[in-house]
Amino acid sequence: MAASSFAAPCANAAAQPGGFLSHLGAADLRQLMTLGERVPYTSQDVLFTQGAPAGKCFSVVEGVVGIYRTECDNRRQITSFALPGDILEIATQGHHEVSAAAIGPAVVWEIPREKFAQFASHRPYVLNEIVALMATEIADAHDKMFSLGRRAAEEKLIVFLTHWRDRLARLGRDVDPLPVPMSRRDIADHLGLTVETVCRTLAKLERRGAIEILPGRIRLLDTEAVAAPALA
Amino acid sequence: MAASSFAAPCANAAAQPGGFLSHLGAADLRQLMTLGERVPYTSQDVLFTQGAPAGKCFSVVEGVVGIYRTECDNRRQITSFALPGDILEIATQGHHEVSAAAIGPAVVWEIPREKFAQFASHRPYVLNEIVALMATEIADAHDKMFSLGRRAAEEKLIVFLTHWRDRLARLGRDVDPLPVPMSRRDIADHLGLTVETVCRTLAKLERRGAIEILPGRIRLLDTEAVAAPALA
DNA sequence: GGCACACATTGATACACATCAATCGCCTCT
DNA sequence: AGAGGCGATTGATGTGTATCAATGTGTGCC
Repeated sequence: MAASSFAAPCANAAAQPGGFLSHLGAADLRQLMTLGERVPYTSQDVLFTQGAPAGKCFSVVEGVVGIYRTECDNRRQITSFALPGDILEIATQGHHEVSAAAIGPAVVWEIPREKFAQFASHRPYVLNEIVALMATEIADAHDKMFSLGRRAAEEKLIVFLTHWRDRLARLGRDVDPLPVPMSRRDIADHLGLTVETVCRTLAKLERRGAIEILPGRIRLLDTEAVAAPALA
Repeated sequence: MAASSFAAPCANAAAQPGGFLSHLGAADLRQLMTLGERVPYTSQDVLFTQGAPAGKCFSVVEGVVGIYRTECDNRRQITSFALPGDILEIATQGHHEVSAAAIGPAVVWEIPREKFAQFASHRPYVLNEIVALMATEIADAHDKMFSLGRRAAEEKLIVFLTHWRDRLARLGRDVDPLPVPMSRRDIADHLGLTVETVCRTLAKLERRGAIEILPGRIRLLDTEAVAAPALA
């Protein structure tokens, strides 16, 4: 599976539990680590399901985790792909509103909600960090809503690929042949398209010299030029 | 304009600045009110623009405020319609990621960011309230992404109308002929459709007896039955 | 009142994307 | 090596929604 090489261990700061909380001191981090446990998942494993009681929060350590919402008739919308350093369900009260599943092998740090709440309760800066995280999550959601509602298939894909590249680059990954560990179905369910349209559109972009399709990877060649007219 | 009756003053708790912070004491509320000012807007007025520095946060007191993201080529995605009690840009750092404009006449409580931050800094329960607010905002965003990516026009409209009704009902409004103060263009830009499709789909629903279209209002007749097969 | 003007509606047509249906490639298992 | 299976790809066709265009409908302004 393409994800195996993608999910290879890498020594970046985000690959720690709470790596997101860049302002935490060493003592805080040590204590945080005692609160939860490191859980490995294999491809397609479900971390939690929408509707289930939200007892823990999750921090991706390694691999990719897809966050999605389903309807009982098989329709699925992947709202985001979580990468190392991303936190899931940190403020969810009651029940999960979404599900999460591993895209390829993944490692996740899981902390019982009440323990984390207790940890955070006498550390105001943690709450601030959480608020900042949620703010970027909301901003991302706005981007995605724009994409879903107002972009055509080709533009959706170009924007998706360049954003994905930028996120991986920020984690220090090699993005020249851009790793694309998620399936075409996952991409389709993320962009509000069908598998076939994703394939066809990628093929069209390749014919045009904008990208090069490799197994489990895509090389972005000319996206700036191609994207420029399509984007604003 | 239809919004005039819609935006008529009503004496519910949410129509206070910080009405959202239901756990605030009277003393806190009094102080909060000294920090900001009450600003009236007329239809189409812009509260803030994406890209501009985010100096204040906003609390809708009266009327409806549309939150949207634009591309320079006139494409627009309205990400939400804010109602009294809703807070805007409460955690935005740096620059606004979205714009906001009044849908019909509106009144907004505006608080300079640093003053609010100071107010909240020694009141941990305020931060908790903010986190909870943002969590529901994120959950809403997930719903909208599903709608945008995976629902057809008719289902989008039914879900939109019923959600809108539920929100107004929660504010104690009369929803039997459901007030719809936003234009067809606004609805289209919210659902990722065109004005024409919105009109046609509403007309189809009316012909089928699911709704009744009135000026500035829509009566929901049979949506449960109509929606039931379309929804889950 | 009557003229603008914007918004809403309806129609004719085009097109992007979905759907249905093979085929192909790759990996796993026996 | 062969069989099975799943994901990816490509083709043929259908359809939902966009686009283009015209007409209705109300609303504010002079």
